[in-house]
Amino acid sequence: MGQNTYYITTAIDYVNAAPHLGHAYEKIATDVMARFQRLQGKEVFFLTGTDEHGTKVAKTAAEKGMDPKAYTDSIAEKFKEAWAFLNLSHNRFIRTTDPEHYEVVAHLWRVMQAKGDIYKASYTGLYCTGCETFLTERDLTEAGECRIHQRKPDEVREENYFFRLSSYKDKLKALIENGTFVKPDFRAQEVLHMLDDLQDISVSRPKTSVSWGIPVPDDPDQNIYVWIDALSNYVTGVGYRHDDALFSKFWPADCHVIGKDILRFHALYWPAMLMSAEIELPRQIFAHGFININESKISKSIGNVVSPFDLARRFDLQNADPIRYFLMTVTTFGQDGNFTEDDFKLKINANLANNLGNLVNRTLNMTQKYFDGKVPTLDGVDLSNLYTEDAGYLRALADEFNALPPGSEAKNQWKDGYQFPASGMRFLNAELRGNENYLDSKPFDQFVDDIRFKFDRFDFEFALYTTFSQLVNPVNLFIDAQAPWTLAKNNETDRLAVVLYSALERIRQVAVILYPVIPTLSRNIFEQLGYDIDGDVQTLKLNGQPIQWETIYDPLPFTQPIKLTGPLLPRLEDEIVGAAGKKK
RNA sequence: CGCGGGGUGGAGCAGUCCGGUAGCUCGUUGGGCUCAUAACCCAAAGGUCGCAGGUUCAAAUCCUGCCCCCGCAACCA
Repeated sequence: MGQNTYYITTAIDYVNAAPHLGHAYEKIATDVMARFQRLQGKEVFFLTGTDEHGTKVAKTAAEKGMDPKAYTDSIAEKFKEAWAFLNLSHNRFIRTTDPEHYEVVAHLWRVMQAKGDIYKASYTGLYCTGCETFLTERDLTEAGECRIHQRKPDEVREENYFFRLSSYKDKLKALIENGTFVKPDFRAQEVLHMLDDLQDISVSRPKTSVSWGIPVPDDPDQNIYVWIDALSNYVTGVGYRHDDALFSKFWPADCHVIGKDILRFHALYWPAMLMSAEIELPRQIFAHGFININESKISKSIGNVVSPFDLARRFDLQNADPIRYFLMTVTTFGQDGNFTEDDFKLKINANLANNLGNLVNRTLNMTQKYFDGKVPTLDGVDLSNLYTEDAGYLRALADEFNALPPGSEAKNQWKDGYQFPASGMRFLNAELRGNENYLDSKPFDQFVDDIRFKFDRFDFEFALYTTFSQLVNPVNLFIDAQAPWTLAKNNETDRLAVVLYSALERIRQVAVILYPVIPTLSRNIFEQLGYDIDGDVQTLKLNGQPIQWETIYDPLPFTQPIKLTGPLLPRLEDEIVGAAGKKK
């Protein structure tokens, strides 16, 4: 509805382990969307953070002889470092141990309690002292023993507070059935099934069992259990009760990006809590799939945990863009994906190093060599007298140029570079496909709109696939077909200028489209194209102007001096195994 | 009959909602080019789209039944 703000969140990560590729996947996808929305001119608030309470954290801290807070400080720092390496553009990193979060959680608790949605009841369950948790029937063997510790759990009776989730069943059902709240669609179906046997949920634990947490207001014996504590981060993070201006600007969230494992909590518990507290609901929950590694779940016991830093070290990466690109193309977002080192290397080399990187490099080299390091100018190039012998792209350009009324605005714009490569797109693609009826081919701006549409729906794989197959790869064909090196030898300067300008301009357009996914490489392309670069992690400025989606149509200035700085991305190399079996 | 995801050339995937010449990347084989990161370009080989029925002029795509793999059940997003 023309809204000009966009609020997106990741799940907050539990700080019991260092960040790995699975954590990174969700954060990168969210960052890509945040950057994409900024390109659309929206003011974006991007929240990520850590979930820091609970028994496991307290236990791990104790084992290390640390205070829980000191321990979580150290782990939170690791997450921040990892996210900095991945070049995440979040606006805030929230921690559930932030003081204001305590206040927010206590407040929400009181509101829900006053509403009659929180009540105290006793709970009888099977408690395993080995696991330090209650078990369900699924956790038991046929003999009624804990699967892990092979002993019978104790029957324990505990006082707990419960949240009246069941009373929101009808409202939740209506919410899910609207078809936009939970994505992808098949996840909404799952949630509808979950609704069938909706029980009230336990929302507190005695301090004797969970000591590290936010206290239940007015009950010194109980701590608030994970759901209310963790989920509330999404409102604390945008200033609920602490920065009204910020909160009213960005809430409700446009999208909570989460893993499929916590769908239940986000699609049911969270909206019910908000209904109870009479806070507006987020617009969408997007549940992504998991990244397997070598076809197996990421798992400590299998030992296939890979961190972004491991990958960077293994392949000597200068920045995280290869990781970002790989993860965004590894599978349709929403489905599970698989990571292997071989796939990673192949994909990065093929798409980023060869198709794109080498294209940038070869084109800039020719610009350096044939045009003295400046973007060729088309000013003074008379297209109407050129290329009459051509049947394809260049001839089509000339024809279109000739068809424009002399002195018309369109003709002048063309001469300034404006619209030139855009209109040439369909001819180029038609020619490369051997389709003589080139006018039937899709115009450039339609490809661009398609790609925008896909990004907007988290269909990153399709957007990137289309970008490479329709916009990047054809330029390599074009260059081969036009053979600029031959034009240079024959002193066909005008034609050479058109060919190289077309290629450079297409590279520039692609750098805009790919910016959300590979911001560092994109920035490098702009630098090499000679733009003055400025800005921070959330803003990239080209010659003083913040980059926007419409920058696609803002042509490369004639005669701008380029800055050739070498390959965009070196190929990832195989480990070379010598005769002695040693890695070289 | 628990719920869900998936089964498409050697590998990984798209296409399935709204039926209409089976597509992409990698790999293999042969050739070309030389501006470039052993890159780029061209060509060829390679698929009964899990199986069996059905609907239709036409099915990877719709319907029915079946088979196989994987998640949801310790650690784990």
